[in-house]
Amino acid sequence: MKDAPDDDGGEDRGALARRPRRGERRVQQRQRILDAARTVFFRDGFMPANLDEVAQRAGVAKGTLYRYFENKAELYVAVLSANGDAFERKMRDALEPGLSPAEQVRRTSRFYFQHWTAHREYFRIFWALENEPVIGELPEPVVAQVTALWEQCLRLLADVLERGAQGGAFAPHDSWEVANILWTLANGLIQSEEAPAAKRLRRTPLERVFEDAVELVLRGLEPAPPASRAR
Amino acid sequence: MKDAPDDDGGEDRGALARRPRRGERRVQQRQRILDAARTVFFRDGFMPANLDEVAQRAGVAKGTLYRYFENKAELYVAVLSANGDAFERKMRDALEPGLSPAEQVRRTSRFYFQHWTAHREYFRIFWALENEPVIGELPEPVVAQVTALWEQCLRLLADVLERGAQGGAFAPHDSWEVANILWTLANGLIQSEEAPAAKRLRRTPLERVFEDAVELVLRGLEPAPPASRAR
Amino acid sequence: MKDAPDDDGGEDRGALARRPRRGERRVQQRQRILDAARTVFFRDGFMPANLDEVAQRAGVAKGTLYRYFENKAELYVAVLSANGDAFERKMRDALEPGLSPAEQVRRTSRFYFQHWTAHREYFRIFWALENEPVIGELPEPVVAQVTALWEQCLRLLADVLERGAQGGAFAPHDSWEVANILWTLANGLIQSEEAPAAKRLRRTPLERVFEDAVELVLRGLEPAPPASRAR
Amino acid sequence: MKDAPDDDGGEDRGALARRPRRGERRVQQRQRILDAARTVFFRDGFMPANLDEVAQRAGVAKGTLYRYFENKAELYVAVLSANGDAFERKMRDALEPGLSPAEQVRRTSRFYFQHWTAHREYFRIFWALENEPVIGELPEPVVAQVTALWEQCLRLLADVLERGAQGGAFAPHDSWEVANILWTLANGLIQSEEAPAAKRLRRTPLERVFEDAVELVLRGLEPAPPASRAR
DNA sequence: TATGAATGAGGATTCATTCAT
DNA sequence: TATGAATGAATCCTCATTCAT
Repeated sequence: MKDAPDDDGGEDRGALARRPRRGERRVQQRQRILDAARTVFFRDGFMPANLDEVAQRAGVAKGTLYRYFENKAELYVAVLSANGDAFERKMRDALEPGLSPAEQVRRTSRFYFQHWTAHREYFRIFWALENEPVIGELPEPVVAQVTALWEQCLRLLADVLERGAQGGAFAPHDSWEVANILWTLANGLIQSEEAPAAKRLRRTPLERVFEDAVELVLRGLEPAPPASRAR
Repeated sequence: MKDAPDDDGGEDRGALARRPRRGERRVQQRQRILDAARTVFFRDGFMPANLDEVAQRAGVAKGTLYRYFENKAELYVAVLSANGDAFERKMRDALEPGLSPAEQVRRTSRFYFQHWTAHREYFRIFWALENEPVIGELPEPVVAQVTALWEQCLRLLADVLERGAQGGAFAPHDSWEVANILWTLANGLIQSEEAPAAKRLRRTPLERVFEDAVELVLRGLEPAPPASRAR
Repeated sequence: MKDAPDDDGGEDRGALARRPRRGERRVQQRQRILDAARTVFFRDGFMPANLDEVAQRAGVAKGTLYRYFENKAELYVAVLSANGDAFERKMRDALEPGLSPAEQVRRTSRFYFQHWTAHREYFRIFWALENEPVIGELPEPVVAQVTALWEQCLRLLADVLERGAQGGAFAPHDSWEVANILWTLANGLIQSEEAPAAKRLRRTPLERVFEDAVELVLRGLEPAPPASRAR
Repeated sequence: MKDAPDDDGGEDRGALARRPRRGERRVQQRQRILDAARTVFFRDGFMPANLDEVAQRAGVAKGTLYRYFENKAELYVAVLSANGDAFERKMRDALEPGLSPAEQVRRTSRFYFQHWTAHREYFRIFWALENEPVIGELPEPVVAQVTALWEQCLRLLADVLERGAQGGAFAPHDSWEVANILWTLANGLIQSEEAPAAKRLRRTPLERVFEDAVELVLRGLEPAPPASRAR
């Protein structure tokens, strides 16, 4: 609309015009849809989710959804990937250079856990990726994007492990492989929090399990004590 | 209709070829349906699975399914149940009483891995449970069924760990929790083999990773050497 | 809005580059839309044609279409009209007054065939009309439009035939009827070129069939030789 | 409901049981659907036709349609091809061996016209074939079947022409080509009866035009009179 | 008991048209 | 005048479940 603000009356109205710009409006609407979709998708899951309800909750017509997202699957993915971008940066920040390798592993995993606590939904994208057969072919860019993110995180972790091994803090090991193991473990535990069957079987709070698991692995990585091991 | 003459009474019917008894036949048919259902459910998951195909594969009419199972969910439960029972039994057999606790853990996990290799589809059951966000809420009986199976397996593992701890083979630990960790790890690794993104990032063959992960945990469980730890 | 300053009044605005007048611009834009619409309508037919694509190809917003044409049907009519006018004119030009009637018929049909070769899509218009059973009832204005064009062409042909009959070049006949027959034949042959079933059965190149058909009809129109026919 | 009277009492009721057999019932229902579909398709055309209405008119549920026909296109084709099988046989019967070739051509075309009068709808299948882009890929068997029928008819006609040429009744000509021309002409004329634009332009009853067209072609096929032509 | 025909709610998606800016 | 976001009716098709035979 009138791309150039009316500023009718002529007086300057501070930083931002009252009336939202074209693009702004579009962004807001998109967000409204995403919010509604998140609610519905997270409550019902992908397949049972009803786009009618999404539209209704977003306060838009059904057809409007399709002006923002190609189809149901894309909307789902969009819901999942929202907010995803900041993740890797934060994870990197969690690593403080001065700390011992073991402590850095702890920090990383603690960050991971906390991030999950704050953004549970976000993590579902990992699940989504593993469910292509159910939700349909995901757009390649999405797969690529998540894979890349994943790889960066693994790399971060692997570097820490590698440095630990080089410095003698850890026993020698294949750091990429162990990073994978840690990663898998962390994701598995988190995922199990949302899986009803697994959750039902837990007797210790997840956070505690999470820490213990990391500790267990760290202990497994401790360098063999010269005497006792050499025996 | 009236296809099979009543042979109630059970007396021998002489020359006539061995016609299966009423009950027998019913059992066989039920099994045929279960087999067909397993194939389809394991391939497609709960919601996308199509009962038309199940009936066709079983060689019965669709209506017949409902003479054996109340509805789709119950059929699913029956599939899980039938297979779960066999699974738990085999897993139990994998544990040989005479072996060391560590070795028993190795055996168990090796069995798990091999069983997965041989029956990949079967394991999708576990994911089904973890995929509620994607496939929608599963009927309670289904969840209960799998939870029960899962619990039995965890119990098996926890017992081994517990005995190891009691016997001094392992450091003291919460055996149920560690069993959960191992279980999560194993499932996570297997699952990652089928997820395109995760698989892309692996550089070591899964079997190797699997063994290394178990070894890592076992090392983490080793009792603290008196000297170094006691310090 | 207000995008283009009013230059009503029409006076020359000096140095400023030759900006097209209001009306001019409007005419150009209308033409752009018509061109885009022709492409799409001729390729897809009336109902399957998508106005989104028309707008896109024309390089205007979808809403703009409605500033030039009331609705889809009227746009279709306009397309038919624009092209029909050009067609009838060219067909008229193909008739050279000096030639014999038979030769004029040949010319006409040759023109028709060549025009089809060059603008295959254009001819789909005729089929659109004959395809109401498939595409559904067309809006009356559309039918009227095409009927008018068709009538003009038939009239041209009928006049040639009539003059031929009057001049003794052809046997007496109902020239309007024969014009219809020729027209039907020509359209049928052309149409059959695009129909997979019919085309499969042809063994002679269409152009040849076309000429032979005309020749056949012309021979049928030859005046009875006084002797043999008079018997 | 209670459709079939109880035939309690058990006595033999002559040749046919009152209660329709399984297959019978299915055939009847299929027919009901076809009837309803014909009404709707012929009134609205393929694309605008609404399967909801078809189901309603047939007195069945929407889903039932899909038990008899894969999809809309197949139902349409089925409507068109119903009754088609007897056609070629009848056409063959129309040819009486004793008649002159010209007379046989007249007979054939007259039969064709009458058959069309009686079964207008049937002929639409020819149109349908030419509209694949609109109604979607037709099942190959249908295309093949119609092509085959078409070929047989052309062959019949071509044989008559060929014999006529051999016997001196017709001037030498490519009989397959002329058969195609006649066929195209006949179909074009018939089709034009259903096309509103073409129909509006007709001033002579179609039957008359049909006969005249045939006569015109026959005259065009007459052998050249030795004297007058040789000149 | 087995059948399979029938059901009908349910859901994703399209697209001509409107209208506020 | 042009835009393009929004609309929402329209429609094909799926499939778990029922039920008369």
